[in-house]
Amino acid sequence: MPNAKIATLSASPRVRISDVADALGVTKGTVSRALNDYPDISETTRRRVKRTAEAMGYRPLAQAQGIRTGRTRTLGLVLQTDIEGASRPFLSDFLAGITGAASAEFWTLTVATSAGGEEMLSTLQRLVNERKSDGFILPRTLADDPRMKLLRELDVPFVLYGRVADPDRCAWFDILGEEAMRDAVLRLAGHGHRRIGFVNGAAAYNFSRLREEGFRAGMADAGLAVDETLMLGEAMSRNAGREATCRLLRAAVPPTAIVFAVDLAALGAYDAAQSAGLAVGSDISVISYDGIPEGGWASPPLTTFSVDSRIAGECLARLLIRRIRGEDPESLRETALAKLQPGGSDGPPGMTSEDIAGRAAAAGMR
Amino acid sequence: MPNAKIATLSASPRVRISDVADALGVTKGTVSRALNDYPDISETTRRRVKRTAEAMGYRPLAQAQGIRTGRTRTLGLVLQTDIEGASRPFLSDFLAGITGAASAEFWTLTVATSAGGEEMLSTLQRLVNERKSDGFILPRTLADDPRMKLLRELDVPFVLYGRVADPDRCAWFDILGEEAMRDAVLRLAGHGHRRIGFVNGAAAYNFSRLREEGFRAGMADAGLAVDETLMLGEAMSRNAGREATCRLLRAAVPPTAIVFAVDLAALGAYDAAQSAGLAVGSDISVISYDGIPEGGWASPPLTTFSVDSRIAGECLARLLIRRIRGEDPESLRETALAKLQPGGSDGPPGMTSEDIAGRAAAAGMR
DNA sequence: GGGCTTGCCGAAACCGGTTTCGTAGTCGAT
DNA sequence: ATCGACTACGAAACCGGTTTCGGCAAGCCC
Repeated sequence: MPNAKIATLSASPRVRISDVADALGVTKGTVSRALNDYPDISETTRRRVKRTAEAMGYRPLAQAQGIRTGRTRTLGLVLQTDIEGASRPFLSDFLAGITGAASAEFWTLTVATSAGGEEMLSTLQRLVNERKSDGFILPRTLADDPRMKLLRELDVPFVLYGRVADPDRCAWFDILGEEAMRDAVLRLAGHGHRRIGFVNGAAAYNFSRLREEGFRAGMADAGLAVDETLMLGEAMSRNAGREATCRLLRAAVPPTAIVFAVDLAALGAYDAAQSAGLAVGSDISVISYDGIPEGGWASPPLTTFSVDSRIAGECLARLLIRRIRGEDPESLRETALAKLQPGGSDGPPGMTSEDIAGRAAAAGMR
Repeated sequence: MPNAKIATLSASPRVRISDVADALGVTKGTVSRALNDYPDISETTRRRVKRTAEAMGYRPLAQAQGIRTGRTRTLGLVLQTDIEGASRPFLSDFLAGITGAASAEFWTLTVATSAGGEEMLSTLQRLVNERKSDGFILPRTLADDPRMKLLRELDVPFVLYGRVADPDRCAWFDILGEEAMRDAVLRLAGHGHRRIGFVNGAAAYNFSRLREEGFRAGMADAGLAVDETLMLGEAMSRNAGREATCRLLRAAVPPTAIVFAVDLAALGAYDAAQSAGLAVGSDISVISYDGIPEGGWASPPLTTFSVDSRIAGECLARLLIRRIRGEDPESLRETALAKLQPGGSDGPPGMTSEDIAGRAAAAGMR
């Protein structure tokens, strides 16, 4: 290609498909079919076209393609804003992961926000109707997720962050929280704890079911019996975690260690322990899950299983792109493990259940 | 309009401009010109067209418009991911503000991320070249911002979150951090403090200059002299804040109160105070700026001037849309005040500078 | 009443791509 | 040599909008 223009970073003249066609002496239809691997283009022509397109720095205008194809190489993400919770600290990493993987394949991300419920669904509906994205990443999967139902009906591709009860036609990425919960129990049992409580997240989230399963599996593996009175849930915030901890401390025979499904709730345990005059890590042990930065700043630092949100974002973006390109959703399922991040909040039991009950009573908790 | 279709939320058949034209018995050119307020359409026709378009639920396809006009009603936001810092906790609110205001006018937001420096600029360049957004919101304005320079050259609209040294052709929204810093000093002076230190953020950010000005103005208003040895900076993290506080405590005559430009740094003061055996709020006073949630969880809760990031996002989105529509940038400048959020970290001086110096020395800080 | 504006809209080109359709050219088989 | 099948590409329609151009009819002036 003798007179191929050099691709510059300068402002103005985009290279159009007709420029490439003119440079090669073919029609733009041929260039288009060659670049999109149509079978009725000869191998030599295809190579010639791809080489000069590359050399000229040609990038098809996504919106122009979209008007005919309906797709604009755009991923969609609708964030829910009416929940207090763990998504916040990870959001920046999560977005970095998504956009990093997306832009590597020349895709982009459009973000919208909404409160939950109906507004969430109408937001999705609007984005679909206006062709603002070719598919969606659905974070915080619910056990029975209405977003999923809607997108299935509309026949719009999506990928879940989290597994789901009804896996039909679903692609997903998820961290195996149940494995982390199991390991947490085994770690505590290894320290010598025999009476271990569990504080779960909200039952509406599918991960809560899985984490409870993992906790129970760990107890079974350690040969410990589960006391159902030490199984609490719905703790998604620091306050809820504090209250749940207080309830456990008020039990007839309190636990010497507590496993939390959510870091934010585990931080509430620090408050409750302080009120009861108990030292986290020595008097009572705590292990949790998420890996929020605040956990590292607590004293002692929270022992937790941390999630790499950036990698989660990357995986989700890649899976969704493949899904949109037509791959079978059932083949698009990946999982990863949370990574133990040891802090000082767990250790061998320093007090017996009776001692702990006494402290709690003395602090007026009973 | 007798047979105007009802707008449904159902999946499929989008209403196109030709549908509207057919329903009215006019050409699509006429519909387009009417909706876009061309002067050569009669008032009656314009109204008729707008009414039926509305009734039929017609929404022009942004990407189809874009291929001719170059604009797709899309705002751009490039987040910088290589900085540790205060943008994180606010990100969710910030995005909610932007997308809320944007979607009210049927605009959307595309988000990208990049590390700083050259990558940031090439990311912007790529988004512009591929027409992925009509203009940009630039958060965390630097005193001399290369993003601004680039977009000016490319003649792409943008709006700054934060004011800037060279305001030529710039639109912005900003919180008046200098006013907050002034008020912080006056509040401390009102408590009776006379020796007040200042720990600023990184000098690269324009807000740091302004906040220092505000601090100095407050000192002047309170009739207090500024001791240059008590003026520190570059504290953007908890660790940096701790170190800066230690330096202040090691001073020959330490301050009895410290004003921080950044909450994250102020939290480091809690660590330093603890090491020195000083109680924040009684032995030494701290006031800061940002309003991050961690400040409220600290004990005592941090007294801070909090920023409403959601409203900031809304304002920025609205300003940018008006900017893209062609309004004069110099008329698109808005500011707001941070709101005092009293905690327990400030109060009347409980110790003299000499006492504080003694404690610090006893703790081996010197 | 004829020429000249002016207001208003239809017709058609256009934006940058994709996709359908038709047909020259090549080839092997008859 | 004729025919049919197949390959590979040009020509043109198409997607859903915007914008230019031109002309008809009404209104104005002389």
